[in-house]
Amino acid sequence: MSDEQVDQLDRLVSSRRSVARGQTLFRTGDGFSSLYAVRTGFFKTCVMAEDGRDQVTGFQMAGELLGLDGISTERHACDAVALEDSTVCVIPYGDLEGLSQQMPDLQRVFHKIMSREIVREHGVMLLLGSMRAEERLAAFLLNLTQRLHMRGYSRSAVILRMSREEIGSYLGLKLETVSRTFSRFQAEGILEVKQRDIRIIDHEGLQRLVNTTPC
Amino acid sequence: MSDEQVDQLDRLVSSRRSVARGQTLFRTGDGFSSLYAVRTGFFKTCVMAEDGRDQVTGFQMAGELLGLDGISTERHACDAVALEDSTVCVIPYGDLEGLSQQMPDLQRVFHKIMSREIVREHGVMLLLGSMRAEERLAAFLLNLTQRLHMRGYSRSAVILRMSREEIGSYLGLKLETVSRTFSRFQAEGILEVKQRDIRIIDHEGLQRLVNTTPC
DNA sequence: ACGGCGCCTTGACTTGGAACAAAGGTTCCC
DNA sequence: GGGAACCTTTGTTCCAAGTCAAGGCGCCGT
Repeated sequence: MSDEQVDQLDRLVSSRRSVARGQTLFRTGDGFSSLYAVRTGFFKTCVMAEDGRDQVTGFQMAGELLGLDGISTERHACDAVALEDSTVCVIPYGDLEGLSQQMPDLQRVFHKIMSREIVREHGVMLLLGSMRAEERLAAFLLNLTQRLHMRGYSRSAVILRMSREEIGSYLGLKLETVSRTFSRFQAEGILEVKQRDIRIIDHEGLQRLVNTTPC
Repeated sequence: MSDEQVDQLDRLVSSRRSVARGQTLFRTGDGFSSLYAVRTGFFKTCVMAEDGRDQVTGFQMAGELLGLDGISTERHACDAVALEDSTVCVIPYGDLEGLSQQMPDLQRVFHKIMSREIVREHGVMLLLGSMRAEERLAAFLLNLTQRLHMRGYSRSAVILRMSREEIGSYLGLKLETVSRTFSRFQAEGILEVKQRDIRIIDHEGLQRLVNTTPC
């Protein structure tokens, strides 16, 4: 890669924006102009039905991309909300398009990221469509800790950034069910749960919950 | 657009392949080399958990694209199965990448298609995560008839290409629940159901089922 | 230190959809 | 044209998760 190209990539992501806890980075219906890469902090994305029910569609942490939903209609199709004070890199989409015309590798990387998001959502559909409450929560915890581990955090200790209700919405469960399932896992010696502070005692046991088919 | 460009696009999609009912176009784990545009027929895509449970992630009809899941890891991440004798255009992915380097409009269209798939999946997550059986089936029928209508078919008569079990898998329900819900809709005068032959009597009523929040 | 407000936990009860079962209908192949 | 395999409908029973309700914990600002 030439120096000039490195420069161009640098400029592509040079702009920053910070979003306070509870604030939205974008909302459904907002005009789309940029993608956002999470630098620090934690987000959720959610879609809303006409009647007001909403569904959390994902949680994003450092290094993950937000806004891909907006490309299709040039308006955002979900809300992105910061779950803690966060900062993002702003990636002007027009610039990205232009630059990936000149840089095949950039284009390829970008396509892979979009494809990975599609595959991730397949996984969520599998979870929502055919798993029981325990399996859903186990799969959620394993996914979360795996992603945190890749970023250098412990594989066994997590501090949840989201409420029981948000976890429930993501997993298609009510908050009481999430809470009860945490308690059951604790009683079974799989987890230690103190509010949002989770310690995984039996990683293997969680894995088994996801892989076996008790129903 | 120049004549030469039109030629290049023609060549991009010139190759065909036919897939008999029940056969797979690709399977999970197959090496990825092409996307496929459905020309005639009808497909389902499904993902499988380690334990064998599977989840239908979508139904694809003429004009829709298959294979986007494969870009991310260069292996397909789901199975694509023909629900009736079908033909597809083969779109070699390398060619598509190369051509979209030269044709910004092609690149833009392709990105929009991927983004639309992401948004579609958000909708399915909403359905699976927070709707009741009746609402899921109503939403499914409305979506299906709307897509068929765009292709010139009747808005009120559908012949389902998929079994009750496949509908159930897609909607996160058991086949018996799908069948019962069809029967209930018929009893309420919303549909006329004769096996896979569906006639929508009260389109408005279906809409109301999806939009209101009875729970 | 104290009171209030969100969030979380737990209990008792209800219910929608799953499981199981059995009897028609279709389709397709021999 | 007959029969087998598969799909669909319908009945009954049961259970996982939802609903409703009552406290408990912890954090915040005063």
